[in-house]
Amino acid sequence: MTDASELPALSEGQWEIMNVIWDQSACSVADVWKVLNKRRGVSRNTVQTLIVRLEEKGWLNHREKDGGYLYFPRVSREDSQKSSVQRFIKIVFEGSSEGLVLTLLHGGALSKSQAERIRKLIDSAGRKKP
Amino acid sequence: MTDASELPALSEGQWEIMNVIWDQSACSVADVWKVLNKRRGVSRNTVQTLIVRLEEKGWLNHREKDGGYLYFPRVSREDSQKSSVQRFIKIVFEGSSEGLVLTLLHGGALSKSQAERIRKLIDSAGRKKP
DNA sequence: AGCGGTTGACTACAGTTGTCGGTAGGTATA
DNA sequence: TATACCTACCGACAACTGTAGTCAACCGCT
Repeated sequence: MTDASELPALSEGQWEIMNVIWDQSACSVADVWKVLNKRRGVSRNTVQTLIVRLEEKGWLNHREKDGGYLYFPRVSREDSQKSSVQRFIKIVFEGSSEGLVLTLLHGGALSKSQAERIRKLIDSAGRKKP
Repeated sequence: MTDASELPALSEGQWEIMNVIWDQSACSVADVWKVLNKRRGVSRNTVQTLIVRLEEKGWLNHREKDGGYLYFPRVSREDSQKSSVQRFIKIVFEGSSEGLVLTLLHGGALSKSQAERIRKLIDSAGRKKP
């Protein structure tokens, strides 16, 4: 596993692909295409291109399987999410993680039940190290 | 003020511009350029182009002042941050705001003191509505 | 009247992204 | 054997992004 912070940031479409592959550990182009196509109707070749470009940039690797290729991640999802969050905070909140949390809680971007679950989540995390 | 969710998402460079303008309420191109240039050395024309494009897309307006232009936001910073967070959660965490919070707390993306402040922040927010 | 600095308008350009069509090779099936 | 299908590969294209150069107009000085 490489370090996500050394790779160029993922775009929206790239996250969509990567998420499918992370969900299934390893995928053929057709595997990814089946999911994406059901979701929003896209050509197989579009998926193919995106996947190849992701491999060029170091996010994916492939191995052969039954004549075809199986693509798998070179970076863990958690690591990618982590560095993505860091970057996001730097850009949108000028480095203030508190700003993000405040927006999350006060901004109304969440439903009441979501906000409640998050509070509990953080509450229990906080209690673990008193 | 327009609704940020109706506008195309801001890129990194666009956030940089908008943040400067939000900080000062209204700016000439030169005003923004002074800040950006000190930060990382960029041409005045680059800033000019970015600002004009932001106006074309509906993020900015301008009025005349002393023969020159003053640009000002058409969308509030808070609103923009809010819809940016929503979008981010959808893309990176497939809609799970809990996922974001967990990454924030466990991921080590924050220093210990930052994490502590955030816990307190949320803790007090939670206590307000018992 | 002329000169340097500022300003806005226009143009350019390379890189990325999302989108896809066409082609050539292999496999399986009729 | 011929047909149909799946795969990987190549090329293309429009839109967007970040970067910047040129130009003409205008300002205040000298």
